[in-house]
Formats: sequence, C-alpha cells, structure tokens
Amino acid sequence: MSRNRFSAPRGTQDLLPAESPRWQALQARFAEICSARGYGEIRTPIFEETELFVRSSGETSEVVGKQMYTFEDRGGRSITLRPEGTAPALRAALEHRLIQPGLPLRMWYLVQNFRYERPQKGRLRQHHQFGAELVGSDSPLADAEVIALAWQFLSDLGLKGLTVRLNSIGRAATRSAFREKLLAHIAPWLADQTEENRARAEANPLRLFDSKDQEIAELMQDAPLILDVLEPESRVRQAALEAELDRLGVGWTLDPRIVRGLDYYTDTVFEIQSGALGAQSAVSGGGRYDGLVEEIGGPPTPSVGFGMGIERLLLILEAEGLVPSPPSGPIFLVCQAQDRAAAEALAGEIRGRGQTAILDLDGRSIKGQMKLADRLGARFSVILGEDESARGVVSIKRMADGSQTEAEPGSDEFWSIMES
RNA sequence: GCGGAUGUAGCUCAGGGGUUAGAGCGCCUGACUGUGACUCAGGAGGUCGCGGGUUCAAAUCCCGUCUUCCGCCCCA
Repeated sequence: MSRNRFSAPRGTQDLLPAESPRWQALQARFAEICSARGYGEIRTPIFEETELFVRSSGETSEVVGKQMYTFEDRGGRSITLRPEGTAPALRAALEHRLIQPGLPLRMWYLVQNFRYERPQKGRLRQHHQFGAELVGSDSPLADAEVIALAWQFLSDLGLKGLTVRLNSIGRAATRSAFREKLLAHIAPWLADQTEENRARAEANPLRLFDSKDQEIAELMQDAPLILDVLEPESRVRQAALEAELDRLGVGWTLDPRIVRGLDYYTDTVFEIQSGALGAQSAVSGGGRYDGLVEEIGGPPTPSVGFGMGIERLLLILEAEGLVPSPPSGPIFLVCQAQDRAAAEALAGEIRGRGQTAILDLDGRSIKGQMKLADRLGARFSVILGEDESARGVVSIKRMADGSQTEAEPGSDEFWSIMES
C-alpha cells in the first residue's frame, strides 16, 4: 500500500509469478506459429542511437515529437529507449548483412517499448509487443502473409470480435500530392484552430481521418480519399492483397481512417481492433515500409511487418473470458524430521517425472504441513509418517476430495495415482 | 500536453466535520496429542495515498502533489 517507500514508476507494471504463466503461454504460441512459417527470433538492445528512431519514424511523428525516452550517456551520445520494434530489428539485420537481394528475411521478436504518454488502461509507458517482419519482398503475397500471421495467432487464441482494418496510403509522392489536396479541403476549418491543433494537422493531415472528435469527423466526412488517387501500382497491389486475404480466410474491412502514426509506411497499412479495449482499440498494427531500410542506410528493400501489444491482448483475452485454467497444483510431501531424507529423495523422483514437489522448510507439525499444502494449492499431499515407513508405504491424500490411499513410493501404483 | 474522476485493512468496498474507523473475503491461533479444505470460538492487521491549510475538532472541508481510471491527442 501507500506506506511503501517505492512503487513502480508511472505507466509501468510488475509481472507477478501468478500472472507469468499466461505470458509464457502466449510467447510459446507466438514463437511456434512464427517458427512454422520460417520466422526466426531476433533480440536487439533496449536502447539505440536516437537518430535511428528520428530517421525511421519521422521528425513529425508523435513518437519522435514527444514520446521518446531520450538521454545523453556518459560518452555524450544521444540514446533513446526503444519506442517501437521495427527500426531496431532492421538496423540489426542490416548491420549483420542479413539483408540480401532476392532472399526474403523473416524475423519475429518480443520487445519492451517505451513511450512517454499519459497512461490509461491499455496504454503504458513501458509496454510489450510481439512483432514480425518480412524483409525483401514487394509481393502483395508478403503483405498477406504477415497479416494472416497476426490474424491466425489471434484467432487461434479463440478471440472473437476482432476486425482487420485495411487501407492503402500509397507511395510517398502520391501522399505528398494528396496532402496538399487535403489541406485545401480543411483550410477553412484550420483557420480557427488553436496553434497546437493547426501545427499537428499541418504536420500530417492524414491523421485527421483517425480523429474521434465529432467536429473533425464531420469535416472529414466529405474529404477526398487517398484510395481514390492511388498510383496504378498501388491500386494493383491493394486488389491483389484483398484477393489473397480472401483466399486465406482472413476477414477484413476497408477503412480509409487507418493512416498510422509512423512516417515509414507505404501502401499497405492495417490495424486489428477490438471493441474490448475502449479508446485504445488497436491490438495490432502494421504495414508495408518500402523506404525504411534505405532511410537507415541500406539498399532499397521492400518490406512489411506488424506489432502486437501484449498487454492489450491480455486485456481482450480477459474481457472475452479466455483466461487459461491454472496449471495443475504441486505435490506436497508431508514428513517429520526423521523422515526428511526419504521425503527429499522421493521429491527428487517426482521432479524427475516433470511434476512439482514441495517440502516444508520451517519445522511445521503434520497439521501445519497439511495446511500449508492446502494453501499452496497442492493436488496431493504425500505423507511419510512413522506408521507408513514401518510398512514401507506412504499415504497419498487427494486434496480436492480428501480421499486417501496408501502405496509403495516409486511403485507403478504410486505413479499412476500421482499422474491421475 | 488538455479536460474529468479516483485513492479507507492483503483484496472488494462502507463511512461525507465530533469520543478507541467498519463489513465481507483473506490471514493467524485454538477446538483436533498423525491430516488441510468445511464448522465453531478467539485474534492480529489501518499515520483513511502523500504534503500543507481551515477548525476547539479533519478519513470527512480547501489547496497542492502522486497514483490509477475515463475522454482528447496518439497508438500497441
């Protein structure tokens, strides 16, 4: 409680032992599904040279503008805690010559990201993401593969009520032409905005499409759409992607409001949204970033990827009642001091069979040990007592119903009870 | 960064100026000298988020601050 001298910093969370199995299960599942598609795990430093993120995300992006945890290290270098996963993964791939022409590179990761924001439910200053990147293909099949990967992972978890929101924001040149067009449309409105709103709108008017403000929503109602001015190539890609997603059984809807906040996206952008998250509706987001590798000093390399918020995913799982059943309880060995050695030996055998075995540490009475077994959620208490050892058996009590039998420790009968 | 709520026992919450601040659940001890969970009887645990102010008197009113939550911004 608040008497504590220290507490977790604002917008951060501790992961406690009771919760960690859920994370481990998700991570195992994600690793499995990625591995099955040929994606290998990559781990990169938690901080990078600040310039990497400025270059990749863009000066005008919200992330770079006001959300980065940036500091100067003792050597005078500007360092930034990773705000997103894509740029570091690509930096590493480039640095270690993993990017080769004609050879698609598939990577997945689990990262912590840091963004200085006002915390809300599902929005933290340190949050975790799964992500996958498919580097080196400009085929719409690559876009589809990545979206299908995210979608398959989520739907395999049993999640309902998710929608894939798809859009295309075209090539850079198309976008800057479109930007002018859009600015012209909103000019009258822009005139009487606050300094801050105006600066934000002018920096990236596309973002207005995503606004939840009633007035802006109305303003954007009859705004021109970038979908209508796409270059032929972009149009072809979009059509091919839509067809491929249909073939893969991914349910998607076209949503011109999906514009994304990072400057590196080109053509395909998408979010996967859930109604269970309130204002932070996106559980996953990504898209194509054909210019990014070049931007950070590599060869032109068309690529596509996504990130997925783990805390948000857990919130959705909880909201949909998909909380996994707790792992089966441990086996508690009840004994008195003179039988301790035998109990420890038996505990070793139980552990060797892959089960959890626990003994008392504090010299409790038999009763005290039984009580402890109960509080630890034990499935069985195995009692090594005077009577039993005289007869070469142990008592086995099933805690759920209180039934009790005897068996010779290590016998087939013993193990068949333990594993039931 | 802007606007609005919130904080009382380990947990969920009641109490909205007046002697020692409550409930349920949880926890501890005993009834039970080899048996938990059930039942019964006891018990421990709170500088009422923190700091300041008003008052004879503050958990209660005022100001500040921190946390969490909601909306905006933005995103995962």
